[in-house]
This record gives sequence, C-alpha cells and structure tokens, in this order.
Amino acid sequence: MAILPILQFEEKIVEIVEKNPVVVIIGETGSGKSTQLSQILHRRGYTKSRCIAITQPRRVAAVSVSRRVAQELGVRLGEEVGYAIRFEDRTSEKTIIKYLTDGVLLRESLSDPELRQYSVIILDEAHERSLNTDILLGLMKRLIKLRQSNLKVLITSATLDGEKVSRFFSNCPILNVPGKLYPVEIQHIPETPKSYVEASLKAAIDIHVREPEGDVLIFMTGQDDIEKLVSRLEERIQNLEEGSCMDAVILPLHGSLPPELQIRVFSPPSPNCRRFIVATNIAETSLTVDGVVYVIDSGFVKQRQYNPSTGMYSLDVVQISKVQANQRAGRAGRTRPGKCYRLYPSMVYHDIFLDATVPEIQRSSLAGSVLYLKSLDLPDIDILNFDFLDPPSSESLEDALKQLYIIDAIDEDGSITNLGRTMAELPLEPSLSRTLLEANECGCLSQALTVAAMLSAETSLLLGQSKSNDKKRKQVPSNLPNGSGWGDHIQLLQIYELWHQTDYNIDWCKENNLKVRGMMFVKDVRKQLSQIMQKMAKGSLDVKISKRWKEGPDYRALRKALCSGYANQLAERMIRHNGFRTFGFKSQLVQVHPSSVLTADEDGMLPNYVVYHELIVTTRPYMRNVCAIEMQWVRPILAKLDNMNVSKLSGGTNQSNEKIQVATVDLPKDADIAKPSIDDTDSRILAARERFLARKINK
DNA sequence: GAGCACTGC
Repeated sequence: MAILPILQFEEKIVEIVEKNPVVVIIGETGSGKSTQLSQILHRRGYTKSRCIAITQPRRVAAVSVSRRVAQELGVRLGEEVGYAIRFEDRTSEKTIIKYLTDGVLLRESLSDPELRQYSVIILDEAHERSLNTDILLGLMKRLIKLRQSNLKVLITSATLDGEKVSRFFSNCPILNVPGKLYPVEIQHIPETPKSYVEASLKAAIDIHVREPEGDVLIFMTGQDDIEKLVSRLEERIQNLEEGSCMDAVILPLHGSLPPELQIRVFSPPSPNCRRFIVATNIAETSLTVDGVVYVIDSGFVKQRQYNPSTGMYSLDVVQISKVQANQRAGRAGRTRPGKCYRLYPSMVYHDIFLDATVPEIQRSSLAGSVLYLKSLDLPDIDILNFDFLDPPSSESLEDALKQLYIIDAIDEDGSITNLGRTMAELPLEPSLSRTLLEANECGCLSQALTVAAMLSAETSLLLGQSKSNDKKRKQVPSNLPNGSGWGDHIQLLQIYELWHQTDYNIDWCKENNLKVRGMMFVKDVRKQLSQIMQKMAKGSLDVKISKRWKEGPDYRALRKALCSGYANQLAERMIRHNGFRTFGFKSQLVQVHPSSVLTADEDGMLPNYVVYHELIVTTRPYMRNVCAIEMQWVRPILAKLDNMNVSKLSGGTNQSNEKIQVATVDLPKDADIAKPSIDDTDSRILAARERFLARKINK
C-alpha cells in the first residue's frame, strides 16, 4: 500500500502541535488526514490520560472513518477506537480515539462545557462550515484559553479558507499537507450560457464523441434539471451513429432518489461503456463515485436561505464558491488525470465567485443555536458579541432573541429561563421543544412527541414524485388520514398512529407511499425524545400511544400546546378571504401552502387563526404545515408581543430602563366570540398590532 | 393550487 502523504509530515505535525494550542491543517483530498492525524497523535502519547475527538459533519463519515482506523490499529471497533452519532454510541471505557458528528460533540459540551475527557479535538472538514462546526469553532477559541496547558485543537480546512481560520485563532500556524489527487485540466467556456442544461448536454456529447474512456460526472442544481438532462442525453446518444462511439449509461443521482437507485452508481460499469452521472451537489462531498475522469460543472447550486427581516426561508439557485468549484473539479482526478469543464468564463470564477460558500450560520434561523449558547452559561459571553468566525448579522441574532422570548425560553432581560434550559436539552427546534413541555402540562405529551418526531423527518416521508412520473402514474386516491380538517400537524399525528396500529409494518408504509427509512427515523426520534423527557422529569411520563381513540375529535389539548410552542409563528386570516397575515414584528402577507390538508368551512373560509411550522417563499410566500388554533389562545401572546423590548433582550448595553408603555391589548372576551362581529374583532386585533408595528424599537 | 439542494442533534 502506498504511503499516505500525511505520514511524511509526522515529525513536523507533532512538533507544531507541541508548540501551539491550535493548528490549521490544509489537507487536500487523499492526504489521509481524517484517518492519520488521530493515529499520529495517539502514537505520540496524546491518549495517555485523555482521548482524542475527531468531528465529522456527516454520520456515515464518522462510522466509516472510525472503522478504518480500528482496522489499521488492529482493534475492535467500539473499544480503543469508536464512534458516536445520534442513536448510536459505539464507544466504551477503553475508547481513546473517538469519531463523532459535530452535533454530538455540541451535545456533549452541554453536560461538560470544558470537554475534559479530551486531550485533542480535531474539527475535520471545517471548511464545509456547517452550523455546528461554526459554533464549535467559537467554543474552541474560548476553551483553549481555559485549558491552554492540556488541550490541543486541530482544524482542517481548504486552501482558500485556511488564512482566515488562522487569523481567527490569533494567527496560529497553518500546515499544508498535499493530497493524492491527479492533475485535473480545467477548461472554462468563453460566454455564460443561456441554459446550463443545454450547455451541459453539449459538453457531455463532446466528451462522449471525442474523449477516451472514463465516466462523466455532471453537477446540476436539482431533480428537475437532472431529469431534463437525463432524457435529453438519452435521446441524443441514441441518435448517434451506431458504432461511432462506445456504449453509454445515464444515471441520475440526487437525494430524493430511492436508495436502491442511488446505489447504482457504485456498481462497476461494464467494459466499453461510459457512464454519465447527472447529480446534485450530493456528489460533491457526501457520495464519491469511482471511475470519474470528466466533470461538467454548471457553476450553480440550490441553497436554502433564511431572511431574518421577514422570517422566511427560500430555496434559491445561487452561484457556487471557488472552494466548491475546486471540490467539484477534484472529483475528476481521483483515479487518474482528469478534465473539468466549467460552464462559465474564467473571469466569472475569478471575479464573481466568492472564495468560500456563505456559511450556514449566516443562512439559518438562529433560535436554536442562541438558546443552546445561552444554556451553556458561559460567564463571559454575551450572545450578540459571541466570537464567531463569520458573525451572523445582528438582525439575525435579534430575530432569534425575539423568537425565544415569545416562547418563554428567555425572560425580558434576555436571560435564559428554567423552561429555556429544559428546552435546550431536547434535540429539536425551540418551537417544538416548547410544544413538548406545554403538552406535558396539558396531558397530550404522547401526541406531541409524535408530531415533533414526524416534523423532524417531514421532508423525507412522502415518496419522491417527479413531474415525469406524475404524468405516467394514475393519481391513486390516498387512504391516509387528512388531519380531520385541523391541519398538517394533526395529519402527521394520525399517520403515525395508524402506522403504530399496524405494529410498524413496512409494507403498510409502501402501500401508502411513505418512505420506510423516513418512518423508521421518526420512530427513533420519538423514542429518543421520550427518553429525554422521562429523564428530565425524573419519573415516568405518559408517552405511550393510546390505541383507543380516546380524545375528542378536536385535538384541543394538542393544538393548544402547539399554539404555545409556535407563539412566534402565528397568523390571522384576513377579513373575507383566505389570505393570512403573520403576527410579530414583521407582519407578512402569506397563504396556506396548497399541499396543506387544512380545510375550509362550508362558506369556503379557512380558520381565523393558525400556527405554521415555516414560511417558505417559492412562487409566493407560503406557510408550510399549519394547524388551526382558537382565538382566545392568541390573546396572551399578543400581549407579550406588545411588551417586548429588544434592547433589553439583547443584553441591553445601552439600557435606558425605560419600558415603553402601551395600552394593554384589548381583545374581546370569550363571550364575544360566540356571536362575533368578526370585522370588529379583526379590526381590534389589527389595531393592536398596528400600534405595535408602528413603534420603532431600535438598539 | 405547488414542487424540495444537502446535512444534523
């Protein structure tokens, strides 16, 4: 076996780690950093009294890399070398080298903020800049000050990003470890194409006709474009003259493809046959396809972004970064010298592409992360000034604080509440954690556990349907329950309860077009959540799914619990039509997503009030996953919204101590609701909200 | 009356 490049650097690495608390390692693909760094430090005595942690952004990586290291050291996995991922801890007292996902390490620091069991923490693949890695980077900066004498931190990064990480850690040394990639010839096209599907098609055919054997990997943005390109490519290749070139197979590859179709790319190709793999960025890092010699890079990727000023998510096609472009190109040089065809001018690469992808922390809602940091109780840390490698905007942090305040996770001074502490223990978004705690009070914990678990997996539940399939497939009427008109949360609950009644039958999932793996995941999450809840309650709670349909048909308790959890995600229907306005600082006009099962009354009107799981902008702003709630539950929440003072929430550096006085929100009593003058009611709530919106609350 | 890239606790 050829010696991995990193081993030639062993002395250098050890020397530099000895002298410095933090080191940045630029390890190119194939350098062996993920498997070797831990072993080198182990050989040099870093595991004598404590162990080495290596984080990975993905579960499969943690498992497969630890397996290899165990093998190389000749030990049984789970003993000296182990891994810890959600639902699976394969470590023991003997473990001295531990691979874990970055999320698991964050959870560990909840119970031990100084992470005393580790002598070395290696943040691997830090250039991917997952939300969790970024938080860990901030925590590490603090930890090395606290544990200067007995903690070493190693961060692996990409070429273009290393300097920045080094600056973040007071100019710590950077060590370059070359990889084992073959050279990749890069070609740019002179003009930005009108359609990258067409441009990819042309590039692919050119390769097929002119270039020697070797598979082609094409990076597209999503399922739609992939299917379009696959069918165009099939058509073109069939029309090529018989015998003019070798055979070809065309394989789509994206996340919503069923696993049995995904693995087709791993079976070796038949001889004299070229494979075209048309993929999303799943092939950039998550899946490695062997045999690729040519890469066609569209230069685009789909990215989910959160806008803190509107509270809305959108899924946008954006330009990739230089780091990403290089990563894609590198996929052509794994087995021999390759070529990468970039469907954009080199000027665009140099002058327009960002060096690195905008980190997730600047593209997500931070409510969960802020709550997590608050719960760590770091004495010297003010969340708004937390030392992030790339700080999120203050708008985004304030948005998180407001959300946390409305659901009682922090008080008006921005300090974490007891409720908030409990919420941080749960591996859920704050809204769902809050729902669980409220549900426990209302006696519907079992149902809420199910809803929370179902929502954690929601996008991977329904079997992927593509447009082309839809046309072919007859619309089979679904036998699944419909939420009894109350909305999507209730439907998710009903689906799971039906599955439970079949004793978690796999065929039942298939018959109902539900992804088996998704449903099994829900089962695991539900179990984990109920265990955590029981542990926190220090006793047994009612988490069993009742076989009897004991509750009335209105799911009142559960909907009330959801209303508390989603107090920051409330919307009110507008008068005489089915548009909604959201409550809160940033009132938005939105609609119920057409996929929702929420039903209208006999006059065609939707419920007056709903909570929503998320706002997503596609062709329009939509509320996804909504649940009908009652107006009287809304009143206290509005009062709370009205009393919010953002400058106090954010730690109040310029505390004027002057609480803005507002008249109490004057909502009708329950009695008024029975005989409504709806317009009047609406206008009063509207007025209260307008007053609220009109106030300018600045820092 | 729409459409969904990829992860993870």
